[in-house]
Amino acid sequence: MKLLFEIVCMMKIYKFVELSTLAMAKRHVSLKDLAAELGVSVSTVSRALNKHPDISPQLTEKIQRIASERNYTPNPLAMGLLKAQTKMIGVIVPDIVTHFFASVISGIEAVAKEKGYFIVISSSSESLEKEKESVDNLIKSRVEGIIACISQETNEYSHFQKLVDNELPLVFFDRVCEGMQVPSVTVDGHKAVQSIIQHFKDNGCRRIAYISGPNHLNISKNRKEGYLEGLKDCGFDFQPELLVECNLSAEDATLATHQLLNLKNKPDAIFGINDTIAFSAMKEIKRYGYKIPEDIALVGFTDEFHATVVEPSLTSVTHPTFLMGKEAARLFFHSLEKGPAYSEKVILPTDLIIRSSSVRSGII
Amino acid sequence: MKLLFEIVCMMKIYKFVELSTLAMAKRHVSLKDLAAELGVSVSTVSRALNKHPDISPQLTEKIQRIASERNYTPNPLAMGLLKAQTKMIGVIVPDIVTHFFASVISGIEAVAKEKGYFIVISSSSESLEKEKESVDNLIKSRVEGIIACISQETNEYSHFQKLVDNELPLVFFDRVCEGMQVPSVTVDGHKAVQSIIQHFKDNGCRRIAYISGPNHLNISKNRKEGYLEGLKDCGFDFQPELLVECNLSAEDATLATHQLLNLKNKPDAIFGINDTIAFSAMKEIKRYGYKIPEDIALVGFTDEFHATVVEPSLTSVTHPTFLMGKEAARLFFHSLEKGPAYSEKVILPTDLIIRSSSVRSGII
DNA sequence: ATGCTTACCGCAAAGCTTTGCGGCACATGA
DNA sequence: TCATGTGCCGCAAAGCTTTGCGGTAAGCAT
Repeated sequence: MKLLFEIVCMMKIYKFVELSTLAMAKRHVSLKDLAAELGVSVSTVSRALNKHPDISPQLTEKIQRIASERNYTPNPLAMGLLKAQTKMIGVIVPDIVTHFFASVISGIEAVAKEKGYFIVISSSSESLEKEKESVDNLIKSRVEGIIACISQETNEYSHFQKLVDNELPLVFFDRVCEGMQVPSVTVDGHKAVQSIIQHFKDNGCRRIAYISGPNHLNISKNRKEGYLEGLKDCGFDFQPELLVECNLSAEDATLATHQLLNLKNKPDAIFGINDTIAFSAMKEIKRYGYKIPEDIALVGFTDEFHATVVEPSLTSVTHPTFLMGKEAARLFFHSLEKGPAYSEKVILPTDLIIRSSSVRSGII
Repeated sequence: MKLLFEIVCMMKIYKFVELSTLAMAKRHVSLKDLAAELGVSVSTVSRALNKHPDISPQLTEKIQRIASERNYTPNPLAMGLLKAQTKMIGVIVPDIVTHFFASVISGIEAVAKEKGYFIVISSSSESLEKEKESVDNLIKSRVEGIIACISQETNEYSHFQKLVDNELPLVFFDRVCEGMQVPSVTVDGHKAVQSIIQHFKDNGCRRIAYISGPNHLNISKNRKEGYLEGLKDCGFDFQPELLVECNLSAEDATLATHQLLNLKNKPDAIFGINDTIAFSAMKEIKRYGYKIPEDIALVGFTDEFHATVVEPSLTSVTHPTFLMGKEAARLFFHSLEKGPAYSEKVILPTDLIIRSSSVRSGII
């Protein structure tokens, strides 16, 4: 009996030491810690915190008070293991420093946060190889699904197909894998470009050039169709030399512009597939000593913040980036609920914001 | 005996059903799945995959082959629970769409990926309240520590102190909580601004204005000191009306510029605490009809990509953003290893990139 | 033929949470 | 007084991985 008493005493001392040192070093309190402190079982604490009717109101109140004092929060790892969900969404973007992608990410994050999810961002650096790595890493991290904008190199979709085969939700935005039956949110580039061509015509332009992106990308194809149809609508013939392709980098855009400006019969209007391209074109046109828009009118796409800062301010198509992110997230959660069959396609409207770079006074 | 045989048969059937349907619906294979398939125990599979010498080479080879065929990857939740580490770093930034922050995040991510960590980004939207929420959410998510740039509203540090008290690594970049003993990486704003003042003087400017940020921020104080000392170095008197404070928003910067341009004795040079401010100032100066740099020279800070696109191109101080992110991550991992006492301060050099907005031909 | 070494492998616990089921104790009715 | 009922609470398992320790078999030596 005496021995037992001593053992109990030692245990108390041990417990004390544990609380004063180990507990300090320990970052988070667990149900077990609370249970030990309160002298009840772990399950009772769990039930009390979840307001289970089996636990008496007084005890429930007491447990909740202590839990809040000790800043208890459930361990998401344990919950994840139990519920088989991590509350993580993987997001793959070509890069993160471009305003467009950063803004879409903001939109995704806003919706995700609302739902108690958080996002893990992975950048593909416009490389197919890195994109595949990203998918693998995200799967390893046990994200519940992926929202992606494919890299400009991506021309085969096996890595994304793997997701679909595993029944993991997958949503594309802006650049999509055509032919895959998954939800996506894009803009109506076709119509947008048609209106650009019309706008050029209204301003007296006749030789309208288009600096496009890689041909396999849906956005390139989409906008190219708009370009061709826009020309037809306006009664212009398509001139092959006025359609140049570039790889979406500033350097390549400079080269493409260079090529256009060196034509025997140079264009009097240039449309860039995005604002980054248009900015590069603007620099190059200036370097050649041509006036914008008098000699060459210029229009971009995406309406980055700085479109208003450049001189002349850049006419551009607004891309509802934040909304695009929110929509992508919405589709993601739908997909999570409704399962693999779900594949809604959302097409967002755009708007042509007319600024100085394309308006020729005295025309019309 | 016959009964026992039947039971075994049923178990086999059950097992078959489990493999064919449940296993299909299941996203990831576990050690248990592999063990069942191979007819060995879970621990043997685990040891084989970790190349433990206790397992025979033949069996090890076989297990590794099957594991790779089945695309087995360890469940990070289980590992996290076991090792008490989540491999997640929380990153808090005022916003994500600004090129500066996006670029720093890229730097952090590069180092984190190398170490097998991934980052969880949380935006404070320049709000103290949201910043506190972010800290709480990240702690709840069991990040192993936080890398942060404080919001412009942040003037008390209790939420960050909580991290330090819990011995969670904390690293600041750019905007820091002064007085806290934690690692940080900043730039030498003091010296940078001094060189700006000198540059203005060299170009014949005499009334140099400074649009500063909120006074409690270290970057504001730091650059203000450089401003005052730079003036002294150049033999200029400090004119209080030439120092205006703004809240780092484009709108407020416009107001601040407006205020400066309405002075009886207007400035002939303006320095903005960052490029966003400088861009706003540029627009406003143009709106007033003044020429840059002839009437008013202009210099920014951070050297965003678009500094070269605006007209005139903007003189600015390069901020080594990507490097800053990498350094912040490096400090983070040091802190993780060395414990709470570690508090290295890194100060990165800057460079004044001179462009058209501040160079007056014919001077000197 | 028996005892001992060696080479392999499995049990179980820990990390944390939820929840079905079983169980204890007290109270009430017969 | 005994039996039934009710209100509370704890045990244990599941989710997945690692690892110390114990155990079994084969092989070799005596």
